[in-house]
Amino acid sequence: MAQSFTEENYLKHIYKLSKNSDKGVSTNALAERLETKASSVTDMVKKLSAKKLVNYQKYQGVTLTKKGQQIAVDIIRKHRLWEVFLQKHLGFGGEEVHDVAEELEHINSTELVERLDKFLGYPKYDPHGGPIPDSKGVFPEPKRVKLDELELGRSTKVMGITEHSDAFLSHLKKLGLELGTEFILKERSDFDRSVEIELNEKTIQLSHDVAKNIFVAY
Amino acid sequence: MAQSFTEENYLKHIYKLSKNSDKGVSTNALAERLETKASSVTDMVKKLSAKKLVNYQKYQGVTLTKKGQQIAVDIIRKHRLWEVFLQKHLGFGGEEVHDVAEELEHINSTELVERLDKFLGYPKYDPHGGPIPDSKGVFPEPKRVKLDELELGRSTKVMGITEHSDAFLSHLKKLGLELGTEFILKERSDFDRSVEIELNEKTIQLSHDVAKNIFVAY
DNA sequence: ATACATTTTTAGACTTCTCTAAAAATCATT
DNA sequence: AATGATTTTTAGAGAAGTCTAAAAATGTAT
Repeated sequence: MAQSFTEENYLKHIYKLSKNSDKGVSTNALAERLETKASSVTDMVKKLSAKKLVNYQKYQGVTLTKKGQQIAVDIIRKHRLWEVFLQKHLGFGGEEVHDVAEELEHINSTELVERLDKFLGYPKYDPHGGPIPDSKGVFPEPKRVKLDELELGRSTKVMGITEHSDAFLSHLKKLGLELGTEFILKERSDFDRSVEIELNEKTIQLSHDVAKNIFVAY
Repeated sequence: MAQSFTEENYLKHIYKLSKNSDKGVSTNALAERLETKASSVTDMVKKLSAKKLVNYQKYQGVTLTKKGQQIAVDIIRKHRLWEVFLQKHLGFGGEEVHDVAEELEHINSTELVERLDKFLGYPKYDPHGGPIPDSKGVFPEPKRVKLDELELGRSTKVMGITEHSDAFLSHLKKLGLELGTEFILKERSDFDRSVEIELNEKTIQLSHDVAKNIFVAY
C-alpha cells in the first residue's frame, strides 16, 4: 500500500509531535506544523485512519498505529541518511541540507536506501547528532555526553542529570527542561562557559553550573 | 515558475519523442508513452501551452518551446547524473537504475545538481553512453566509435558510415538504420563477430561486415 | 470524392488535497 | 453549572490530473 508524498508528511509530523507530548496530537498543532488549515488536517486524518495508519477519535487528536509508526520512522531514516550524504559527500552546509533532504526522503526504493546506507558506512547519527534508525526501524543507543562538552550545532535531548537537589530540579522545570526534552545547542561563551540553547523556537541561556550537570544524547 | 512532477514528465517525453520525428508529437504517441489516455494528454498539453512550454495547435501535435526544451534537457541532465551516481557509487546494476533515477530526476535544487555533478567529476556520459548536458543545457560532442568496437549494453546512435555503395546504403535502409537512428547494442557473437541490436523494441542482427562500417556515438 | 477507419478533442465526472465559512464540541473561568 | 472562548468538525466548493463516452476532425481507400 503506497503512501502519497502528502500522507508521508502527515505521518512524519505526527510522529515528531507525539514524541514530546505522550498524548494524541491535536488537529491545530498538526495544522500549524504542516502550514495548512485545521479542516484539511481533519480530512487527511480521517483518510489515514481509514488506512489504519493512525488512531483517530473525533476531538481526541491522533496517534500513530504500528504501521503508521513504521512508515514515519522509515522516512526519518531516509531523511537522515540523505543528510549525511549531502553534508559529508556533497559538501552542503549545515542549514542548506534540510530542504533538499525533505524532498529526497520521499523517494521510495528499499534498494536505494540500503545501498546508500552501505555507501555511507552505516552511520548511526546524522550531522546534527540525530540518531538514524536501522532498516528494521530500531534506533541506536544514544551515547551520553555532558551538555558541557557537546559540539555546537547539535540537536540533542536531555538524557539525565547528575545533581538532584530540589533547587536544581525546580530550576530545570522553570526553564522547560525535563527528561526527553529536545533542543539544539547554539553557542558556548568562552568567558564563563555558559551555553545558549534553542528550545521550541525560544533561545535560553544556561550557566556552566547547569550545563555540566545535564547529560544529553550525542 | 515551478513545474509539477507530471508536467515535467510530459515535457521530457515530448522532447524524447520529437528527437526522432522532426514533426510535432502526436497525442496518441504521447498517451502511449505516458501510459495514459489521449484525452488526458489533450488536457495537459493545453495547460502546457498556456504556460508557453509547448506549441500546440488542435490536431497538429505538440513541439517544445525554448523554455519547455530547457526544462526537458535539465531533467535529462539530472536523470543521467543520478544514473552515474547510482551505478558507479552505489553499485546498482544496469537495469535497476532507471526507475530510481526516474524519481530522483524530479528533485528540484540547482544547488544539489551542481554539487552532485562536481562530486561525480563532471561526467560527460552516463553508464549507458547517454550524453549528459552541462548546466547550460549544452550536450557534449559525442565521441565516435565503430559499432564493431562498442561496449555491450550501450545505447547509442548512428553517427556515420565508412562505406557508401548503393548495396550497403539500401541494406541499411531496409534494416531501418539511418543517420541519427538510436539503438542499443545487446550482444556480440564470439563466433563471427556479428552483433545484435535493439531498435524500436525489435531485435536485429548485423553481420560484422555491416558493424565495422558504422560509426556510432560513444 | 465518398465512405470508413483512425485520431483527436470535448463534455462531464471522479479522486486527491486544499480552502472558507459555519456549526458543533470541548475547554476554561467564574 | 453557565458563559464565552477556543478547538475541531462539517459542508460545500476549487484546482490538478485522470477517466469514459461521444462528437468532430483528419486520413485512407477505392
